[in-house]
Formats: sequence, structure tokens, C-alpha cells
Amino acid sequence: MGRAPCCDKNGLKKGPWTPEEDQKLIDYIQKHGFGNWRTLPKNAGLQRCGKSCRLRWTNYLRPDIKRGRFSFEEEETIIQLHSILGNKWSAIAARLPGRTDNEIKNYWNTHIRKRLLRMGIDPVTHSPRLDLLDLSSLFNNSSFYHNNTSSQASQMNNMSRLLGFQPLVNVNPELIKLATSLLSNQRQNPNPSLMQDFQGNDFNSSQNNFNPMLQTTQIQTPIQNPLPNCTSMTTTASTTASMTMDATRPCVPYFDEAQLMEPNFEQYPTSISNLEWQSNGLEASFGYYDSHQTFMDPSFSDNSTFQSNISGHSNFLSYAPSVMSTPSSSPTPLNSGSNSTTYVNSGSGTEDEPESYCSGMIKFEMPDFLDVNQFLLAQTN
DNA sequence: AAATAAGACAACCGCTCTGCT
DNA sequence: CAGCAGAGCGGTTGTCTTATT
Repeated sequence: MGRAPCCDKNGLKKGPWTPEEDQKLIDYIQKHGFGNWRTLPKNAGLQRCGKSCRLRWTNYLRPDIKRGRFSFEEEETIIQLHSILGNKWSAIAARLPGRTDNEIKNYWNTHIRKRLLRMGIDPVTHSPRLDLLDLSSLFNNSSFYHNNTSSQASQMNNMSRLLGFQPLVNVNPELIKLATSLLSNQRQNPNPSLMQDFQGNDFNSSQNNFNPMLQTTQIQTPIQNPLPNCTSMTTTASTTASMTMDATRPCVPYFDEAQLMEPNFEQYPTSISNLEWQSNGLEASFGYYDSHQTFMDPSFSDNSTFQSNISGHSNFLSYAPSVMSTPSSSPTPLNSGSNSTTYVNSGSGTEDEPESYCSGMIKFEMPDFLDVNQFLLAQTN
């Protein structure tokens, strides 16, 4: 079926490129540019197919390619973008100057993916791996998540070790509660009660066709409005967005690729640069940093209004929603004045295995070359 | 020192998308 | 509008290097 492969059996060479071949390709492109890849190898005197030449050029010989180890900032950026874009390596590469999609893909598969797995995070959904959390079923199924869970979390960790699993990073009891409840729900037949959060709010109604609990794990499911609690939101030409939040409902962030591709500026803030999401288990709370980068937690004050101002402090990124719901390794209470407790990462990652991006609440510093607004705008083109 | 395993990354394969005729 | 070819993309494989036994 389909057309013949580009590399037919006409004696075209395959496999690793030699320095001589590289030089031929470089010389030819420097003289003539890269127009038609199919005719290029013949004109350049190469026994390669055009596709092979194109890949060699774009992935290796291009002069603007940055080689060498990925920096921590690049790594963070890849994880953040992957949480939004998924395996869209070319889209991710477009935001990392000098890096190719192939390089990023390889780096993801050989480094980042394994690391996330070791930390009990699903590299696809960027959420805690519920197959590990499901160990709770080894204990008392019926009463497990009706009681205080701190001792049970400890039990689970011990059992995980006994069974040879990588222990989850200091399992957050609330998260276990959420996960086990979710698993329990998922096993049952569709039930109206599934569509209620712990506060009894009905997410099954047409008005709220969004279940923040399900979003925690079924992160790939597109939703219509990632900010369902935002009862009003305005944008202005000065790229300042304000919105009024209904704090009676959890406001769970979610940006999927479709949303990024087609941002609706009547629905979303123009900038998400100084919003910060966090999850403390049951309630996904919503906070932001003020101009002094002090975390503000408006989630439990009625009709909280906040400003998202691009010019406030640029390049402070805080979206990466799915990773945010990861158990904290060393949670440190930050804001105990409200009904929810805010945790910040205490930076417990090791030297060569920085894991700080994988805690209950993570702050990401956006590299200067990554402009969030430009990013969003680019997606609209 | 040799054998084996694991890691890293370049390259290939097959599919889809897009533009041209 | 259909068919074709070029280009791009994501997944997978192959090969080389490094670490371990």
C-alpha cells in the first residue's frame, strides 16, 4: 500500500554518516541551499536518499544546533511543555533554541521519562501513578479513605517497599485519599455521585461539565473551559486580565494543546505568567504571586479578584498543571491562615537528579528566551 | 582483561499533512 | 476533486560507548 519508500534498493547507503558524507552535504547546502531534498543527494554526489540527507542536516549538521548536555532550565522547560503539548516534540523543540525534536525526544525517553517513573509519576499524564497508589486496596478497602490517612500513607509506603516498588515521594495523605476515592469511583458503573466533588457540588450538570477530580488523572481529556469557576473575566489591550472567582468551587487549571492552539481570550487570561496552581489533595487551590513574588491564596475568599499582569514580572511561569498535583517530598506549610494549607517544595533533589520540579507545589522559573505570551500567540497562528 | 548489561543517541521507518497539478 | 510527491513528525531500532561483573 502507499507509495514506495524513499530509500529504495537502488544502492543507496544507509546507516551512520561518514565525515566525508557530512562534508559533501554541508558544502552543497552552503553553496546551493536546501531546496529539493529528493534531488539534493544526486546533485551533491551522495549515495543517500533525500530523506536521510534532510534528517542528517536538521538533526546534526545545521549550524545553529546546540550540542551537549541539557541544562536544568532546558529540562524544566521540556517537562513543562510536555505536560501541555504531550509528545509534540517539534512543538517543544520550537521553544528550545538550538535543540532538535529528535534530540529532545531522545533525552526525554532516556532521562526524563525514567526519572519521572522512578518518582512515581506517569510521564504521559504527569500525574502520580495510580497503579502504585492502588496498593491501598491491599488494606481495608471499605474504610480506607473514610478515616484519617496519615498512618495509612505510612503503611502504604512500607508496603510499597516490601513489594519492591519505588516508594512514592512522601505520599501526601490527602492525595492518597483522592486517588483511592477516584479509583473506587472508576471501578463502579457511572453513578451520579461520581460527578460530585467532596463538597457536594454537582459537576454533572450542563453548566459544569467538568470534574476536577477526574481531571487529576484523565488529564488528556479536553474540557471546554479550564477555568470553570471564573464567573467573569475581562481582557484589555494592555494585556491585563482580571477575573472574579467563585471560591465555592475548586478551580483546577487545565491547558491542553487544543486550548493552546486556539486560545479564547474572552475566556482565558491573557497571561498566565503569574498564576500558580497547586494541589493539596482534596481541594485544588489556586494562587498567584504578587509583585513581590509572595504567594497569595485567594481560593477560599469569596469572589476573589486578582489581576494577571504581564508587565508585573515577566517570565515567571507557573502553569504545568498536572505535575503540580504530585505528592510533595518535603512539604513545608507556607500559608496556614486559610482553610487550605499551602506547601512549597523544600528542594530535596539530589545533585545530579534534580527532582525539585516534582513536589506538591513547584515554582518554575521560565528561561528568558521563552516568552509565554509569544508562545500563546504563536499557537494562534 | 574479557564478557555482559545498560545507557545514549543517531538514524530509519511508516504514517500524516500539505501543496501542487 | 482526486492523485501524487515532498516534507515533517513520532515511534522504533541499531549501533556505539560506558559501566559493571
